[in-house]
Amino acid sequence: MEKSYRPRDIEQRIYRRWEEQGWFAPSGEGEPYCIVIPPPNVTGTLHMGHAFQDTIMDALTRYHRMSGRNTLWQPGMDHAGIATQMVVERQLNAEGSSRIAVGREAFVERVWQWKEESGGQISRQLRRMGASVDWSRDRFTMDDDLSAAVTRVFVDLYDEGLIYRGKRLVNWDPVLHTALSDLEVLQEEEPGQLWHFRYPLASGDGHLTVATTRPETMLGDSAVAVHPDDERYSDLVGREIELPLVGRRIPIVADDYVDPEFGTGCVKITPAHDFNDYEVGLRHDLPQYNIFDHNAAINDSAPEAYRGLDRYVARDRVVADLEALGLLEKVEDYRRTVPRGDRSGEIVEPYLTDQWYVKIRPLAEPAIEAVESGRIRFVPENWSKTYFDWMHKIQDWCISRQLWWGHRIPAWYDDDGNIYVAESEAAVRDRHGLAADVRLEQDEDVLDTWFSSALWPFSTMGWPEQTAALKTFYPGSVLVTGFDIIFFWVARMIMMGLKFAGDVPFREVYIHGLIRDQDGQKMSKSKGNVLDPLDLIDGVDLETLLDKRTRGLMQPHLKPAIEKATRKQFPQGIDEYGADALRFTFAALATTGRDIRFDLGRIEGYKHFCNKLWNAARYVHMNTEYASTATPELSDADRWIRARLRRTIAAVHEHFSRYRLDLAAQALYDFTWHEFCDWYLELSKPVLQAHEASEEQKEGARHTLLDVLEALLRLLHPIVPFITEEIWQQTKLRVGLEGESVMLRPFPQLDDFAADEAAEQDIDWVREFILGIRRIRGEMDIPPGKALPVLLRNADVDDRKRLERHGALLARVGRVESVCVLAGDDEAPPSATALLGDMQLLVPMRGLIDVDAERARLGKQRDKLSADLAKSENKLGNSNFVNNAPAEVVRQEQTRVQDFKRQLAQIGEQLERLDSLS
RNA sequence: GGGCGAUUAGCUCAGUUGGGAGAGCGCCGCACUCACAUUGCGGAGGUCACUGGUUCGAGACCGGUAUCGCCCACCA
Repeated sequence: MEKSYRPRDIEQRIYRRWEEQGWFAPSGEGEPYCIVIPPPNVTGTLHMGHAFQDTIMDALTRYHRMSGRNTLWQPGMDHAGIATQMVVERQLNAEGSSRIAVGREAFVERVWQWKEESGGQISRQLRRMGASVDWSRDRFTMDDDLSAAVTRVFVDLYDEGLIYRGKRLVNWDPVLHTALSDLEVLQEEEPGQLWHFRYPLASGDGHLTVATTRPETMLGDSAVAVHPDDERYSDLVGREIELPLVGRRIPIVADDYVDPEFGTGCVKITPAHDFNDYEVGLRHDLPQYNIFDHNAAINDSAPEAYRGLDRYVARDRVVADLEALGLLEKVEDYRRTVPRGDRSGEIVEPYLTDQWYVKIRPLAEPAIEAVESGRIRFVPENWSKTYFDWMHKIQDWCISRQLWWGHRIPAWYDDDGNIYVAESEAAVRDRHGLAADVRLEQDEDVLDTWFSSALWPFSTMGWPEQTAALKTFYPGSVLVTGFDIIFFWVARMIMMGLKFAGDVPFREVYIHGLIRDQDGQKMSKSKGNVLDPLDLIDGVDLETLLDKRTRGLMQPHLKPAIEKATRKQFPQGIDEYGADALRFTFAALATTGRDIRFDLGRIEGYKHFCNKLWNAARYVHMNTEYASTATPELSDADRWIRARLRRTIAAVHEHFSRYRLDLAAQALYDFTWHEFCDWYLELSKPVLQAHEASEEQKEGARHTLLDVLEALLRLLHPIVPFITEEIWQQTKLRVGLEGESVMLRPFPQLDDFAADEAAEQDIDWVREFILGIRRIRGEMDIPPGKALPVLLRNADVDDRKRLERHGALLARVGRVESVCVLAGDDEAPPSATALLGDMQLLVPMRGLIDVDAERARLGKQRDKLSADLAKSENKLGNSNFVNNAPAEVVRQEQTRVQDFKRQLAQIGEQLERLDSLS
C-alpha cells in the first residue's frame, strides 16, 4: 500500500469495477429490501442535499445488501415539467428564438435532446458518490412504460369520477401561462398599500367605504358584502351600489365571511379574482366578471379605458381615476401576504379557467389511515403530525398545466365539446363508437410533474404489468427524503400506491434535515453559498469556485458581495477530500430530522480518519507478511480488542436499525481510532517485536490484527465504500478469503467475536496504569520518549498478578523503565503520584519533577475529590435519598464515598511527603 | 391565527426508559527515524437559555417566559 491515502487514485477505478460486474443488481436471494431514489430533476445537477440523501440511501442499501437481503436501490430521474421547460426556453431565448417560434413538436424534441445531454451529469455525480444503484433498472418518468402507467391511472381515476374537469379559480402564473397547484404557490409577506375607496349607493344618498390591496380588481366587482349582524349596515343589505368607473349596479349582500372589526366592515366582492370572493359569489349567486387575459392584463370585458393594460398599470390608472372622482378616501401602508409562483417568482393571480382536478378526499382517507394504523411509520415519528395536518385539510388537486413538456392529458374533444377520456385516440373511438370521420382534438395540456412522481414506487417496477419486480420490491422498505416534499410527493405516493398498487408504497419514511451552509443559511445560487459535492471530493481552486458561484446570477449586483464572502471563507479554494470523507461527514451529521450546518472542519477531520484507517491497515499488512503454521494463542489484549469489536458490532446494528447513522459513524470512529489504533496496535507491538514472545503468541496477535481489520472494513463499508474496498482487496488473501469484493461479503454479526469481560477488565487496568503515567509525564512536561521508573504502593494480589502478566505492555507502551512493588512499610523517595484504584503509582522525581508543580497538581486533584466527596456525603446524609432511592444507587454512593476518602488520604499523604522535602 | 422544532464547551453537534455532562474541530504545552505530523501524548474550557413545578434526585419529565428558525392558514 502507498504510504498516504489518496482517494483520487482509487475511487473511480473501484466504482467502475463494481458497476461492470453488475454487483448493484439484486442478488435474487434473501428477503427483499428496496429503496426507490427520489428522482432528481433531469436538468439539474447534484447538490449537497442530494449528496447527503444519496449517502444515507447508499449506506442503508449496502448495509442490507451485506446483511443478506435481496436488495434493490432503484435509480431514475424526473422530467420536472416546469423547471425543464424553463431551462430550454431560456436557451431558445438566448438564441433569439422562442418556444412559440419553434412550435410544440420541435420544442419537445429539443427538450428531449437537452435531457440526453443533461441527464448524464447526475448519473456521473451519483457514481462519484459511490451510489450502488442498479443502473440496469434506470428509469425516467417519461419513459414509454412509465408514461403508460400515468395514462392508465388518469383514465381509471376519471372513470371512477375521481378526476374531473371544471372551470374554477386557479392560481395562475401570468408569466409561465399555466395553472399551479396550491403547493406551488408560496405566500410571502411583503410591504404594500391598502386603498380605501368610496362606493356610492345607487340611490345617490351616500356611500360605503371598501378597502383593497388590489384596486384593479374593482373592475370585476359584483357585490359589496357586510356582516349579517353588523347593525351599521343592516338596512343597506339588499340595496345597490353603483360601481364607479364601470357603471355597473351591484348588490350589497350579507355574508359572515366579513369581519366587522376589520376596516369599515365592508368588503368588495370580486368572484373571478379572489378565492374568498369566489365562495361568497357562489353563496349569493353573483356573476363572475373575469377582467384579465392570460398575461394578467385587462381584457375586453372591462371598460375600454383599461383594456390591454398590464395589471399594475391598470392599478395606477384605477387609483388615479377614482381619486379624480373624489372617491379615494385614503391610502395606508400595509403588509400583506403575496402569492408567488415557486418557479417563476411572479405574483400569481386567481384566474377563472378550465382545469383538471383530482377529487382528493376519497384518496386521502385511506392514506391517513395507513399512517394512523402504523402500516407506514415516519422516522422521526414527529413528522406524522405534519402529514396529518395537511391531509386533514387537503384540497382537490389541480393537475393540468399549460405546458408542452410533460405527460399529455389523455382526453379528447369532439367539435361539440364533448370530452372523451381513454388511453389513446383509437381507444376513445373504440370505446365510444366514434366513426373515423368524427374530428377529435386532444387536450393541449400536460399533467403536473408530481402526478407521475406519485406513481414512482410502482411505475418503476413495471406496473400495471404484474411483474416479478413489482411482486418482489413493492412495497419498498423505506423512503428517504426531506420534509420539504412530504406534501408534494410522500403523501401523493401513499394515496396512489394504496389506490393502484394495492398496498402502501413503503413501510417507513425516513425524513432527514436540510443541508445548510456554515452560517445556517439555506444554500442557493442567488446567495452564492452553494457547495458542489464534487468540489469537496476533487477539490477546487479559488478562481474556479468564484466563477461557479457568480456566473449566470439572476441578480448580477450581488456578485461583489458573493466574491468577497467566498474569498474570505475559502482563501485557498477547497481541498480535495474524497468521496469517502464526504460520505462519512454526511453520515456523522445525519442526526434525525434537524437541519444540518455543513462544517468544513468536519470533513477535514474525517479525511484524517480515512488516512488513519489506511495507515492502520499498512501496519497490519507489514506485520502479517509471512504465513506461520504455529497455532495462534490469544493474549488478553487480543481478546480485549475482539470483545470491544463485538460491542461495536452490536452498536452499529442497533444504530442502523434506528436510522442513526450519526451514532453508527461515531461508534465506528471511536473504535477504529481510540481502541484499535490508539491501544490495540500499540499493545500488539511488544508481542510482535519481542524475541521472547512465542511464535504462538505472535500468531495470535497477527490473527487478531487481520481478523479485526477485515471485520472493521466490512463494518465501515456502507459508509466509506471506496477505501474499505481498496484495503480489503489487499487484505483478503492474508485472511484466506476468496471473495471478489467487500461489498458482497456478509456484514459482521455479533457472534463473530467473543465477549470477554475478564480481558476487558485486565486491559482496562493496563490502560489506566499507562494513562496515570502519561498524565504525570504530560503535566510535568517530561518528554514522551523518556522511560520512567515506577514504584507501586498498596498493590493488592490482583494488581501483582496483572503486573506480572502485563509488565511487558507497561514497559513498552507506557515507556516504563522498571516497576518496583513497595512493601507496606517501605519508604519511597519523593515522587509524583497517580492513583489506580487503591494502588498508588509513584514516579520518583530525582530531578525530573518540580516539587511545586507536583504539589499544585495534587492540590487540584485533592480539591476535586473533596468537592465530590462533600456532594456524596451530603446525599447520603439526606434520609429521603437513602429511603427512596433504589438500594443499588445508594450502595453505589456509599462505595463512592469510600473511594473518595481513600484517594483523598493517599493524596494527603503524598502532599505531606512533598512538604517535608521543602 | 394555528402547528412544529431549536437553545449543552470558542465553533458544529451527541446525550436512547430520570442516578455524577461527551465527541470532532479550534486553543495551550510536550514529542518527528520505530503504520500514520492527514500523527502521538497531556491539558484548559460548560449556572446544560430563563423560570416555576414533579421527584430522594432533572440536561432529560410537566407548566410558563425569552430568543431564533421552519411549516400551514381566506381577513379585504
